[in-house]
Amino acid sequence: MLDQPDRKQPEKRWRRRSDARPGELTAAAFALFAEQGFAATRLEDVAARAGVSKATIYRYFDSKEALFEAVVKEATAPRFAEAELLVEAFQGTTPDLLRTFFQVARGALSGPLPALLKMIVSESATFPKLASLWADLGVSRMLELVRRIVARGIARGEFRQVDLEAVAPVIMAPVFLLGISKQTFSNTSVQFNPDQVLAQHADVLLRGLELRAEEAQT
Amino acid sequence: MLDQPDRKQPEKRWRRRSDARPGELTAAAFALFAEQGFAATRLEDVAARAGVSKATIYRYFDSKEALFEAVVKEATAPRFAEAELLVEAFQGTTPDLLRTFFQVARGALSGPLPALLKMIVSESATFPKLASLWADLGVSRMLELVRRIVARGIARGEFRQVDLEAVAPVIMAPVFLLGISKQTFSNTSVQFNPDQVLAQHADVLLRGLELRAEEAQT
Amino acid sequence: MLDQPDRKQPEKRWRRRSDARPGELTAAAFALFAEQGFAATRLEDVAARAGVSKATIYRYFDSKEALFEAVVKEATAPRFAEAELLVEAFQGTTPDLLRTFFQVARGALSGPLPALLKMIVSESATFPKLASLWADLGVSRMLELVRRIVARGIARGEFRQVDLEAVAPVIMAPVFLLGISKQTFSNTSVQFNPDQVLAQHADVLLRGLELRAEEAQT
Amino acid sequence: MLDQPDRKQPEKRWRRRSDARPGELTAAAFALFAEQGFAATRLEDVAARAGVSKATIYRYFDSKEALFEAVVKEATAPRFAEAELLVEAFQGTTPDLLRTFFQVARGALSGPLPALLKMIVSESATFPKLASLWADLGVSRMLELVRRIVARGIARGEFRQVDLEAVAPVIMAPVFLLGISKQTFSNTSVQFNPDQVLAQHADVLLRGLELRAEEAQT
DNA sequence: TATGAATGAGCGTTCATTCAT
DNA sequence: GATGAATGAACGCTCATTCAT
Repeated sequence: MLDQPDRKQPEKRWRRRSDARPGELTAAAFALFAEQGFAATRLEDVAARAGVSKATIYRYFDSKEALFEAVVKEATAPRFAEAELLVEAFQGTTPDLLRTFFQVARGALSGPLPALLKMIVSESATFPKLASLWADLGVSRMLELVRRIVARGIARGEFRQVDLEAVAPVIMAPVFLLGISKQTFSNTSVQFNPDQVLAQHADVLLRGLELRAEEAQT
Repeated sequence: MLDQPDRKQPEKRWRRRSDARPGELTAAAFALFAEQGFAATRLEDVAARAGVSKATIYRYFDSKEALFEAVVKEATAPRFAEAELLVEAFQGTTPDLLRTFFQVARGALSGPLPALLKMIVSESATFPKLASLWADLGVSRMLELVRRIVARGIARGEFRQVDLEAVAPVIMAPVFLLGISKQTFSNTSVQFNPDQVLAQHADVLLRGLELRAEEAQT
Repeated sequence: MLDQPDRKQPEKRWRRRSDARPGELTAAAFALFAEQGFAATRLEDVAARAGVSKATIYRYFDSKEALFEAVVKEATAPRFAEAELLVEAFQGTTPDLLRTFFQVARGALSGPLPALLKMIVSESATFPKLASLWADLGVSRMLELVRRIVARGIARGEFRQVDLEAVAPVIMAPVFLLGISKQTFSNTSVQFNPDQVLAQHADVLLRGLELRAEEAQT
Repeated sequence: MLDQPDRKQPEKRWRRRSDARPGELTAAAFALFAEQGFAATRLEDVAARAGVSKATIYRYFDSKEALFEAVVKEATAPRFAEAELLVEAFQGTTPDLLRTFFQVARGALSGPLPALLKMIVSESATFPKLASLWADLGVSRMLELVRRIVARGIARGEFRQVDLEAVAPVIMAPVFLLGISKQTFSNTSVQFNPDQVLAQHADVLLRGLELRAEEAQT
């Protein structure tokens, strides 16, 4: 019991590596896909970056496309669950919830999601399947979440009646814009300050949704 | 003057064709780049669509990249002037101006601009120069226009004070979202109704910007 | 008119080559396929042997398989027409016709047909299409020809009644055996003398088919 | 004898498996080689069919080629002795012997021999050694057997004088043709009925070899 | 002994680009 | 000016073979 914890178990390096390999590969692939795009990324470079040979990729993924799908799924899945939990568990007013939601979104903008988003957009022509997948798993899910927030506000008499279907994309749009812009227009004259933009968005939006005292009806 | 009459006709036909060629080529290329992306588009198909041989492309463009640049530049140039004219000439209230602006934007969403936008986004990694160009010629110009509209509203006491720099992308974001989505998520479950979304956006936005009577000062 | 005939027209070298290319390619491919088999033959070697680059093959053939099919068709087609003409035009007795037929077959055994035959047999598993094609274009056609010869002999009272369907492969079998053996067992202890084998075959066969005087019926 | 009882059982089970492995492997390999050809057969599939891992093959065979050789040798060895026994022990007339011989051959056509034959033919270019081996072990042996049968008929005054060397392949040819055709032209329009073909062959052949009464001399 | 993991070498195919005409 | 022909350089993918366990 004494010396065990210190043992590095070098003999397990192999098996452990095997378990980790898919993750290492998707990580390497993610980085390169995000940087150069799907078509411009050579499998050989992905392999090199992961420290394996080209053929090894094919032990874990059937094709370049399959690797791409894995990258997307892996990066997408865990992000949305958090957001959904947040909304369901939130206790305060809906305006506060919306502000918190934007803070979460702002945090996500610093992570890998913008790169992912841009990859989906960029490769949608080449991989309609992927666009479909993401439409279902990403976009729809997020829009539904936003709709639920607005509905909550209406139900609590904080927001006025609005078209839920139409207002959801309006609410998400600046986040989308910031994400795409970050990937597309870095190193150009177009530079958005995410904090300011989202703050301004929240400000205008909440005022636009607000149910004013004189409009309230029992 | 002596030998001219004999060859005038055929030469004219030739030169006219020759002048039109680059345009035919960029038009064909635009369609295919927009549809399939840059990497997935084969020069052979561009040539076929333009009714010329592959080698002919090289008479007019040094490389596939040069062709792409020409496509973007050509398609970008003439679109924004109209919008600027509209704003400067508009006579009514600023809310009405903004609504008109969105109508114009909505019209543009049916044209080639979304395809162009998506091309820029998709290929920005491969062609940083173009992203830069478009940031200057497209995005900045449009944002500046929006800023001018809002400033007009503030100046006329129709809008409250807001951060012009931050509010401009908020105003444009839904248009951007609709444009990109149109290109990316057609044939998926995510389908936005541009009219409804923009109407809702205008509604919330104008209410959010409105200077309420009780807030007015001076 | 005077100096024209002497002109070598070197400027046509290109276009002429272009016309000849497919033939040069199938010739090179034939040689290598026959020598090493289909799978073992590298397109690069075919190209090298034809003096062109690998990519040039794809101007004329869609794939390695298509090249193979072309090789087979090209080598097959003209051989059978001759044999059919011979049979239809022959004037002498049917035994003489059969002997002549074997002489023609013997000649074919010195040509490219045995290599072709072996290719078909060897690659039939990989290219069922090809086996089908050859069954229809080669084997069936040849068997039908043989049947016609025997029917002629029966009609003229030279041969006795036999099962045409069954006797045709019996008649062709030694030719087939010699062809395959030539390709398969050269450099081994099994060496057939085609002349002697076919002579013996004709001898036994004609005696076996002969309608003897005492059996003849009006 | 002393320590044996204690480990007999487990070791036997092991050794038996171990002893059986090569046979299981060659059996699996035979099936796949026969079905798809040598080059098209993946060692991975052979391993899967034998229920072992790919690497295990290399415990027993140095290479894919070595496996192929083992397959051929193993399948070749035990087949021919029976036929030889039959001929030596036969008591009846030589025509009856020949008919019996064809019956045996017809039976062999339903077994694995045609597949083996085709493998040899197909891969003779890649494995000249094997073609040589088979020429000695298979073809020569069989031809010699046929020669002995014919010689027996001549000696007994049942057959006329013929060139033994040349008549042997003639006699075997339809068997060869049927074997190869079965492997090559299944699923095509060319379908031979082995029973009818061999019956017809025997009929024509025996009549062709028969020593007629009026020709008999001393 | 047996195997999962890893890879080097290679092949068919594609395509932007060049060139002779 | 225009083009059919040709190609070099890649790239995705495969598979027999090896190795650490």
